[in-house]
Amino acid sequence: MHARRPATLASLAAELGVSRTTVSNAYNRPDQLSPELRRRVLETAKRLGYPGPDPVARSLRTRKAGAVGLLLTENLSYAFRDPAALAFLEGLALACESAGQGLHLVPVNPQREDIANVHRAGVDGFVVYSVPDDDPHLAAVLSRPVPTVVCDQPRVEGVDRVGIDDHAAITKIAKRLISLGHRRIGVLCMRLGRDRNDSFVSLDRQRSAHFHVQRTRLAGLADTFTAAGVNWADVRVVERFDHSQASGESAAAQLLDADPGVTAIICTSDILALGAMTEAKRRNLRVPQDLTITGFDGITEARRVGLTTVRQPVLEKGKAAGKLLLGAAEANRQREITLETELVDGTTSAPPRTAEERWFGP
Amino acid sequence: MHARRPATLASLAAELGVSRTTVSNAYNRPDQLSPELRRRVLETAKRLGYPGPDPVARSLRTRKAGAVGLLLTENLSYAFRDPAALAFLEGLALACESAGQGLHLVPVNPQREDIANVHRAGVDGFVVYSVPDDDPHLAAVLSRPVPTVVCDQPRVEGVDRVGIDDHAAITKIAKRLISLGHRRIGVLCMRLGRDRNDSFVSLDRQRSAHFHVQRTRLAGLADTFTAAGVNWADVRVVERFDHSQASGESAAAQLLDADPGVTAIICTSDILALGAMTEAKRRNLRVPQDLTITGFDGITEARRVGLTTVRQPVLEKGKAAGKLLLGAAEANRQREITLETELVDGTTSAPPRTAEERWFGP
DNA sequence: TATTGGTTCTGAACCGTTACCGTCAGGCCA
DNA sequence: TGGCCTGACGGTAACGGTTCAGAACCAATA
Repeated sequence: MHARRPATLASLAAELGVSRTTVSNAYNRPDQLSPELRRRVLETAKRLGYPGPDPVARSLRTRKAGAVGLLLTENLSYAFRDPAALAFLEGLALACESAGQGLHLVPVNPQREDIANVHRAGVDGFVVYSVPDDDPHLAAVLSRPVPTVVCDQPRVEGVDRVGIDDHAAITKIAKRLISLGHRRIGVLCMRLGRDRNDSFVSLDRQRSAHFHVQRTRLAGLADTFTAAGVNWADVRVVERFDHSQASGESAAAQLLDADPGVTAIICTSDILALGAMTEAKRRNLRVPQDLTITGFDGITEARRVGLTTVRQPVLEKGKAAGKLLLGAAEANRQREITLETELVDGTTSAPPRTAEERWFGP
Repeated sequence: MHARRPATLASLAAELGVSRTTVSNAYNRPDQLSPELRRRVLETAKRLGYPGPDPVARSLRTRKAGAVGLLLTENLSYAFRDPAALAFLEGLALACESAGQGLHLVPVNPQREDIANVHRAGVDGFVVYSVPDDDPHLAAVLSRPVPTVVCDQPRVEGVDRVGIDDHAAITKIAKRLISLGHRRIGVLCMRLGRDRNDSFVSLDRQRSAHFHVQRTRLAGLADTFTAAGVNWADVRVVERFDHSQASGESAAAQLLDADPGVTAIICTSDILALGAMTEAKRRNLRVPQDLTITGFDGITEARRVGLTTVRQPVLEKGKAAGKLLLGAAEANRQREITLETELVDGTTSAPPRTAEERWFGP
């Protein structure tokens, strides 16, 4: 029944007539006492039901918790739905596992600003994954006196960082579409701030977005298309708070309703792109003949449908974050890791139809 | 830089000329001191870089860690690959989240019997998910003086439990196949013990399997088919250590090589069944006309391909486990939760072809 | 005036362990 | 015989908080 804690290291020591130190050593440093005594200690422990040194007390004394905290501002369960987040989690878990460290998922209620849970987590360090840069939980983590690694976040002074070059990555997509001939495009992006705005995005909101990744990708698109002679102010960008295929569908619908003339929809995630493809099919728009659609991430599902996208090594990101954090003691280590991305040419991108083709068929 | 811990509650108190109690109250019981003093405390804390009460020390004193431990004997990352395990994890995470509890994934190296990590986890309770009944980690968890909930495990005296009736569930499949007319069947199952046996399974090994779920499902099949006049000793059961579609493929191949005459392959998981379907296709066996294939779990992918299977509420299992654990203080609570399962008739099951049809076509 | 009650703060005990250093006995060597 | 070393164990002091029973003070009530 494990009712109440019956024995402590001290009571065990008293029972045996030895010091607490000796009992402690029996568990932690077998070489520090005679095998015979150790045997007696362990045997008595079993008899009294002593479960071994209390992990919390040990942590207090040794100043090691044996666990890494993970902060995701989304509902914890979000991480289990989104393939990219999942792969990141897996990579991080692998790194923790091989270092014998636990992985402590910090519970966060995105509505209430529940900073307390960050302060309550007994961990040796934090990994922060893709939270808005003005998130109070992030601030709470940074205020804790433990090493931290941020991922898909803006740089923070003195904090290790893992990520990709989002600007360069999305530029690969943009350049490809430009070279195919696309000039009239639309964009679907994930949420840009903690407030919900399921609609078009003003230039101002684009620039002041609090999600680093989204802000940077939009900036990359703006820069590249502007350089190609497109007036970015005319490009419609549709935002969705929830990250799901359904969001991609409705966002694509909103975009196509507003401007049926777009020849390409660029999405800042594969999930959104998959939704957009569903919406295209509903409208009898053939992809890529009638409409080009691109994604971002390179998730398995995207590969299956042949989505044109940018693949990023999400699992490696998780691994890298873990290694960076757990190797924090190493001197002169690299403080920032930027992973490579790769353009994946799929079957969802093609040159736009000419005006003639639009009317008379290909 | 968060270099070294500069301040403690005591040093803050000294700086302010108040007692430690007062500083503690400033954080935990704002009503216990004047607003003015509280403001001074918090301000001084900020000035000295005091990050608030140390979570580990607090845990030691309050005997609450604010986290739930999760033990999966598989590699931690396994949980992120297997859809069923994932859904369970999500459900558990949801329950933790709504209770404001962290979720601490205990790192376990399945090779080395690394019990230490179980003892090191500072948690208020454990959830144990689908580990072999002779697993030393399970024993280690049970030796800890904290509440525990086991899931998909055999009953343990005094320990809460969540699960389904595996025997009844697989019997639904068995009866369906029997009523369709299948008598010559084969079975694909997941690993039955900690040792690797990627081959046929003896009756003895079936009965002494250490994974409760697999053992029970096999027993259910044996009972039901025996009652239908099938000599169970003649039924080939193929085991695979790794749980993957590739395993399902190779296991199905092994089975079909040994007995090309089977009319149905019953799998104890959807993943294995999906692999079996791939192998069937490779052999130009039409499903279900030439071969019936069934799964177990009811994962999304199974629904997509129309697999005949038994759906179990995996996410709810996770939620239930969390609630049971976190509501442990409630008196007279239910100590065991058994969730319902449902037979899903898909398009992968049909009556067996007659001998005549086998030779002359349908 | 004495009592009551409420607010604000303090003192001391306690949570269970490990780090650090000291002690002591016995053996070895010169 | 004396000095030194080694193995085995003990004592003390943290580690950084929370809690509970009161003390001190002041205003209000009987």
